[in-house]
Amino acid sequence: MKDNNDMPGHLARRFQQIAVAVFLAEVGEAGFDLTPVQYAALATIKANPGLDQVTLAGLIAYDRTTITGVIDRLVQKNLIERRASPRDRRARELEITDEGRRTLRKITPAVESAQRIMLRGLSAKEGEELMRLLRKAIAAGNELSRAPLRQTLA
Amino acid sequence: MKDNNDMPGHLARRFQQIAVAVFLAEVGEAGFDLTPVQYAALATIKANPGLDQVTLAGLIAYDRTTITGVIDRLVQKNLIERRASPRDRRARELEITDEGRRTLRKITPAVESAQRIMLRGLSAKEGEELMRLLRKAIAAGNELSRAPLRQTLA
DNA sequence: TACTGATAGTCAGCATACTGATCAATATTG
DNA sequence: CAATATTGATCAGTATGCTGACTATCAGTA
Repeated sequence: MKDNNDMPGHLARRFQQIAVAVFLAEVGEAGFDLTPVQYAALATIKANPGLDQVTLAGLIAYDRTTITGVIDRLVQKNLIERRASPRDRRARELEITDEGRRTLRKITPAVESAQRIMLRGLSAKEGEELMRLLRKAIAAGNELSRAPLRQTLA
Repeated sequence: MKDNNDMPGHLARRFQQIAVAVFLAEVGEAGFDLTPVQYAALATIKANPGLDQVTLAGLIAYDRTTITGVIDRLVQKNLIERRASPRDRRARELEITDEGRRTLRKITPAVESAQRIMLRGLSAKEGEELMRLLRKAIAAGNELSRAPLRQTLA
């Protein structure tokens, strides 16, 4: 019988599971309470001030229904602001707050440390190769999930 | 700034996201309603008749609290049976049913097809290399998640 | 301009995953 | 053997992630 270890899907799930655990551990140790998902959203909002939720979702490949809750929690933590767009009354503009900026700055070392730890079994060259192969597989499968990556910025 | 595409954690999440979508699509097209998680549990129960939930969790690296719900749903679908262990009244023995066996047999082509599709951007050699690197990274990080792999069979 | 279609956001519902707690039962040890 | 520690399972609570439905709004067109 085919072993779990021969199933890319199973390996994907396991690697992601470890990645999340490492992220939460490092960030938690640094004194912050941010999930990987919240971090990616926060960093993307900072890099694209005033973007709306659909655009944000496309930039990080989240489902638009998932974004709602993530944004809720970031607002609750006072890291971002959500306000109605003057140009489109359906849309909400997202803006990072000063506290969000501060948090992002202070959390960065922990985030980078986490990325290193989750690759700690690999040499630098292997780590690079793993990321290259993941990027390539992801690019080919982008349209297969409900939440594909969309590089378009309005 | 560091791009998302340079973060192994983000790539892990994205690849897993696509892997799940592909699995559900293939299995659904084949006329079945099984998640990747349920499939792995079912296949492992078939391969290890009478195992208890903690052992099952260890074999597929699930959290023990997650297993409870997964088992519930497999029982509900009549694919497995859960009964008290005669040797340890705390434990539940898990056994695949005839319908579970039938389902597993008929679903296998779709599952294998899904594994191919999620690697479709890679050559055969690259696919092998990706799996090797994932296995290696996972092995080094096994103890970092709350639900590590445990090969022990009682 | 009225109609049609598309889009932004939200919601209910379901299925992983985790934290931390609890209960029952088993193991260990003084 | 009695006290203690450990273990198997479950539960409540929280956070992704998805499906499918819905509202409000906008855009394009007849």
